This record gives sequence, C-alpha cells and structure tokens, in this order.
Amino acid sequence: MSTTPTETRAGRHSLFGWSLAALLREWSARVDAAADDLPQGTRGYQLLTAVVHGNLPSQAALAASLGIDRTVMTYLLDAFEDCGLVERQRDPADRRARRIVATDRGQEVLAAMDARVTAAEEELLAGLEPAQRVLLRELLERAATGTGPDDDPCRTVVQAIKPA
Amino acid sequence: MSTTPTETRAGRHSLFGWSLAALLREWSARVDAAADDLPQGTRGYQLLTAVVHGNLPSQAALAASLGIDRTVMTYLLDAFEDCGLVERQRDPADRRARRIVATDRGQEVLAAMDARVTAAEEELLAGLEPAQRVLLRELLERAATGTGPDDDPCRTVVQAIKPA
DNA sequence: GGCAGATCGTCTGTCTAGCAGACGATATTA
DNA sequence: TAATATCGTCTGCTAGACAGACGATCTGCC
Repeated sequence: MSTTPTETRAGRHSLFGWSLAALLREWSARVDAAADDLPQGTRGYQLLTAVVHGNLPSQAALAASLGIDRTVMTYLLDAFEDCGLVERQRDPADRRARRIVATDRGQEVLAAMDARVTAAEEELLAGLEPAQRVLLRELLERAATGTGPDDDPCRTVVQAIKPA
Repeated sequence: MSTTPTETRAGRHSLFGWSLAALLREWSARVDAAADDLPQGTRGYQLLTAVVHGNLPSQAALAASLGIDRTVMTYLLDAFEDCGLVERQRDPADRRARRIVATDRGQEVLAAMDARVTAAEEELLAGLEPAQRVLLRELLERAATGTGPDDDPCRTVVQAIKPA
C-alpha cells in the first residue's frame, strides 16, 4: 500500500539505483569468492562466458561487447591464455584479427563456475519467494535488453551473451 | 518460448548477473551524464544522498555505509566542501569525529539530481510497463534489503540510505 | 587522577588499473 | 600500386585505491 502504482515516489530518493548497486556488489562479491580458478574474478567470469557463448568474431568485438578497452583486453587474454583457459587463433578470413576460443579446460571451468554462480544467486535471492525470483529475473532481463531506441551499449552486451 | 517460467534455466549462463551489470552500467552512465554539478559523478550522488538522508553520525560511518575507504572519504569530502555542497562540523560529543552536513546549496543540488535521476530511470525502464516498473523496484528493494542472515554489507547501505 | 589502548580523520608513499598514442601487420578502396 | 582504415600489441602516463604512520581524542582500568 505504500507503493501503489499511482504514487509518484515522492521522497524515495532513487532506491532503484541503490538496490541495483547493492545487489550487484553482493553478486560480484559472491562470484569473486567462487572464482578461484579464474583470473580477474567477476570480470573473468564475464569474459569467459562471452568467449564461450558470445560467438564474437574478434578480440575487438569481445572487448566492445564487455565495455573493455582493447589494450586491456590484450593483457586480460594473456592471463587467460597463460592459465590454459582460452586460445587465440588467427582468423583465416582476416589475418589481422584473432578469434578467441575456449579450451576444453576453459569450458569445464566455466561450467563449474556457472553452477557455483547459480547457487550463489539462489542464496543472494533468499529473501524472495521462488516465483518472485523468476519474476525478478524476467523483469531484469527485459529491462536490460529493451532499454529504449537510442544509445544502448547494454543491449549489445546482453544480446552478444545470449545464445541466439 | 525460450524463457518460460517453468524452464529450469538450463544453459542460461547466469543472465541475472548480466542484466544486473548492464542495467547498473546504464543507470550509472545516465546519472554520470546528469551530474554536472557534482564531483565524482554517480558516487558523488550516492555520497550526497547518504549525507542528506542517511543520518550517519560520523565520517567513518559514512565511509562504511558506502563501502569506501576512510582515506578516500577524506579527499572525496574535500572536493565536496570545496564545491560548497557539504560542511564538516566537529561533533561536540566526540571531538575526534566530524559530522557531515549538507549546505543549502547541497540540498538544492541533490533535489535537482533526484529529479534528473528519476527521469533517467523512467527512460531507462522504457521497455517495461508502468506496473512492471513498480514491481521491479519492489522486488529489487526487497532482494537488496533481505539478502540473508549472514554477512551482508549491502543491507546496511540500503538501510542507512532509507529515511527510516 | 593517570595511564594504556582504541578510534577518528588526515597525510604520505606505493602499487595497480586504465587510457592515449604509436607501431607493425593486414585489409580495403581508389 | 598507393592511400587509408582496422586489428592487436606495446609504451608511457595518470588517477585512484590501499597500507601504514601520525596527532588528537575517547574509553576503560588501575
């Protein structure tokens, strides 16, 4: 009753952004804690996911989709290659570009991470009923993918990550 | 059909975290763009909000509630004081501590920011129906505040920011 | 009261991540 | 072939974050 749809949120002080930031911080902390095998913690997990499921054609595309500078991507991938999680392959169609593929070990590590992250998320959302969690995920996804017609770097990210 | 509620999220690769990160990135970018008057962009907005509505007793409490190192808080507040948004006052009860209060100008700036942030949020959530936005906000807030019985730095943040 | 330890805010030094710019290699276009 | 753009890498610089030390002050104990 305190938040009827018609209420204009007077004095709410943008709790939306706060909740978002707090949740992401917690999520990131938990993913970090679960990412012993990965360099760069949460970002490494995001990178590996993008490599495996993103189907990005080049290192530059990978960097753009994650919002990372290309020079940063270089040494980030160096670390991943050193760990044997990822390989750089020359693109035969464009010999300047490198196609990033996950090794078998990289795929295993990602699968393990996915499981741990899923568990961590369930724990993170312990305050919500199961149906509410599903709803929250759906709303978040829709909000993240359909953020309007104008400039929208996020949609590319999410779409790049999505299987299709 | 790809995301029916009953689907057990096989192969979903933790879109939750992605949506969260993407949304927060967009939110933060928009707040940054709207924060011409504030130092430190989004973080400055968070800080000023905590100062005005947080009722935190000391600089250290402020830093803790925002997850910022106390040495960082020092020069962060320096910038805010230089801009005339905030004042450091000695706490008469504990002369070591400084009580941070917003100036009139700080309150005005925050009010203007609140309005702009609200507008930016509406734009950010343009892909959702009004009722869905309300629902998303509620779910987010509940998830952020009730994240479980164990370690939980976020709850303190959100609770510190909340008026009550 | 006097003393030891803890806490507050500040300052200093150090370390790291990120970015601009340049570079060779390669592709594209004229 | 020549001119221009793009890809990935490397170099150097800068800003931000953290550990540690410091004076001032509070608290608890003798």
